[in-house]
Amino acid sequence: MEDKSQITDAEWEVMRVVWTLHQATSKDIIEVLRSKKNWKQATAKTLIGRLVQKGLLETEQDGKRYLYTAAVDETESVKMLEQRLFDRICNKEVGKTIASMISESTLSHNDIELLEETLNRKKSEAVEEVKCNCVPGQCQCKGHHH
Amino acid sequence: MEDKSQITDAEWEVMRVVWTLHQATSKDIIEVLRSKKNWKQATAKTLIGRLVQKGLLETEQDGKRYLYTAAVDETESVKMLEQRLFDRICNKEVGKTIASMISESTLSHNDIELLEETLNRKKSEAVEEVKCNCVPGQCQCKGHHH
DNA sequence: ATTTAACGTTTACAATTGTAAACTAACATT
DNA sequence: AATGTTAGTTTACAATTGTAAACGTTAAAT
Repeated sequence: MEDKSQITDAEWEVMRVVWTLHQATSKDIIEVLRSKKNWKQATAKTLIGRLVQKGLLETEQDGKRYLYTAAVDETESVKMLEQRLFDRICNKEVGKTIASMISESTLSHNDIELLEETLNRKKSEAVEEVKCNCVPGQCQCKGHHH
Repeated sequence: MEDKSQITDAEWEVMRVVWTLHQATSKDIIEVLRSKKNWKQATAKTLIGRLVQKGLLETEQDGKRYLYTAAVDETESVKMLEQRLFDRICNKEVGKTIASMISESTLSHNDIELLEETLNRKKSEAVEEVKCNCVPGQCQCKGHHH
């Protein structure tokens, strides 16, 4: 329970490479990010270093160099991102917000099917009314009389 | 087209007050955030100042003080947040990600209904397969043969 | 053995963010 | 008029982030 560390935008780029390759050398990472972001190798190195410090990357010696693996799960990390988004809005708005995401995304038939199933499963635990979780003055729910 | 400015966590707290009250005095803001975040008034003042600078808050003179109003729409701002989330994952994962959000949220019957409608409307424009938008090395889609 | 290439570590440095005190100008009070 | 209260503006300052060069060490090549 040490780990509330945020993954920054730049760091995320590195994590994605490691998540994808499962095990990556700095060279792998440097190469991908040179092509995607035009980073100098030094930049990738710095980020790798920081991620190791933060405990988000693990190292395994492999001869003279390291093999990097992710210490955190990608899915978990995405969930934390989602959480950070929902932390910014009222609980009551979550449904509409998800609806808006659906509207704006490109989805496949399979995706839609998955969402329908998910929604159906969700029905059993749907509540009558979602409770607002905001302090007065930060959402419309609590009346603030003009 | 000047405005790519991020709203930081702390700034967001201020924006929420203004979005909620539509028009707020610094006093309003200070009060809400003192109660919610235990901020010293100075802290709220700094954030207000920065938001005005960034053009995210507008001021209207009211006697000796200002009335602050939001220069950006809350819904728009939330959409930008959503975008920042989706920018971190492969397009092909968007569906699953939304499904996961649904699973983990508290939703009302109305929300579910809304989502079902949204989903139905979406069916017409569903694609056979969502195209991956990642560089090789940052998602599983493009084969990278171990 | 000497030189070079590769890789991790240190140092750098400006911009942004979180937090807040100090200062100043304008009003309201006594 | 003198003083206290407000509200906005300046200054402060450490931590984090984005970007990268420089350095040191080890392994590979000549």
